Amino acid sequence: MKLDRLQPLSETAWTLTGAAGAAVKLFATRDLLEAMDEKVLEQIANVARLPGLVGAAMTMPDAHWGYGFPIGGVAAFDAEEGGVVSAGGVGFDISCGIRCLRTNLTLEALVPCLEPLADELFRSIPAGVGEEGSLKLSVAELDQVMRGGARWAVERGYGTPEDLDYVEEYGRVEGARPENVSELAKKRQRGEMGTLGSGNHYLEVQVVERIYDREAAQAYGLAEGQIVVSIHCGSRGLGHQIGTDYLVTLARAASRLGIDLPDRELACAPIKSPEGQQYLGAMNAAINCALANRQILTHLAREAFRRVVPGARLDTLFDVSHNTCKVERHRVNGGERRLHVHRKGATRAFGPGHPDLPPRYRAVGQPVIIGGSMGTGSYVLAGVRDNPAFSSASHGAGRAMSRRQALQRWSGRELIDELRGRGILIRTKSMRGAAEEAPGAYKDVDAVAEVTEAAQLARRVAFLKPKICIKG
DNA sequence: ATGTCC
Repeated sequence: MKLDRLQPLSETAWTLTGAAGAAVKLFATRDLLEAMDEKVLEQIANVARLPGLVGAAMTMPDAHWGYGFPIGGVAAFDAEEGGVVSAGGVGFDISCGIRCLRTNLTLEALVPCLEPLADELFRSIPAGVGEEGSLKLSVAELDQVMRGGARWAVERGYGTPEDLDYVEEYGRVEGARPENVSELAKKRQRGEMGTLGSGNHYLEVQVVERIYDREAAQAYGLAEGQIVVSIHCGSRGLGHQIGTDYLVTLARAASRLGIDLPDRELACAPIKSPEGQQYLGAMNAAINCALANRQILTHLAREAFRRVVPGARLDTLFDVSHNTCKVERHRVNGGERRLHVHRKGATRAFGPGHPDLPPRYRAVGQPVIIGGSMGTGSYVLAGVRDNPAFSSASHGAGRAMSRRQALQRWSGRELIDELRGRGILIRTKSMRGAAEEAPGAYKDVDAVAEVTEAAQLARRVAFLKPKICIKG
């Protein structure tokens, strides 16, 4: 984007010039901004015009163009001031996120098993568009999933109660209303619990390559040379259908209530309106679905690991969502307010001492995971005090190029062969998907993590390098 | 992201 309409607040924070400029804030360096699509600025400036916005509409360093809201966007609204909720502010893949598991294995010990482990994980983890798993749920059971989240999955024997201590909201959000979810959405999801999906979703086996913060690494149970597993996926067909359904509902509500939408993709309704409440109930149901999905996948990954490496332990480090709208209390201008915080492609990043964190992590802050592009590497960070973005941070490398452009430029087969040469095993059913996910189509994850830290959104704890990637 | 256009 061109920087002529932007005013630097620091090397890593920018605002728009002009009267309404302060309602927009972009966290990025000059280099990241220059490489970012002009659309990101246009979109976040539109978000800043929505009713009831509190503070600024913000973008994280990994931001890119999305549906209505940019991906990497954060916006908080106050229900008492006519604040709105928007499906485009959450995204289609509701509660997409990353479950990170630490293991009792070292890379040194695992090296001889990498090929069979890659094959076993690929056999055990259903992946790809429309791929179904071994679970076939009735609509009544799916309602239980939507109410119970990861707790439902644990009760059904997928994983352990200890897992739940390290999942956002302890595995289940309040306010899920399965009755607000269409029959079509439920039907689409019946066979998709315990599946990875496609696109940028993955299951990676990674090695801790570098520790930045010893104290936090110790609290998180991470050490150099250790193997960890990261599972990136969301609410599959259910969340997507809810997004599709409620774009229509919310657009009608906006029209009925005379909300002036700068972009029709920003379809929204007041939080206090019937439509706003209906969407939030459905969205919370999808959040629980995603939490349950990652819990089942955790169980499948454990079983696959143990078939190849008897005695392997995979303990949940943390499970973070990065497509949500959540009710949180934040201090604004000296007073505490109850806000609806939209994070679309942005991670919640509570700092040290936050009461909602599990005791083990309370002193160092919430684990924040920046998932890298295929084959490049990921970061574990920790939340910091006085985060300037309603306790939010980056969620990934962020695309730098469209899927279409990536397809024209790369061949999936060649990419996979090249990565193999660098010691990274990719398993996928879709060569097209692999090309779309070419590392070169993403921003530099190292730069994103570095700028996330420089902007005081979170601090780096560990760098994870991939060894096996099961790609959706 | 997505039964990748009901």
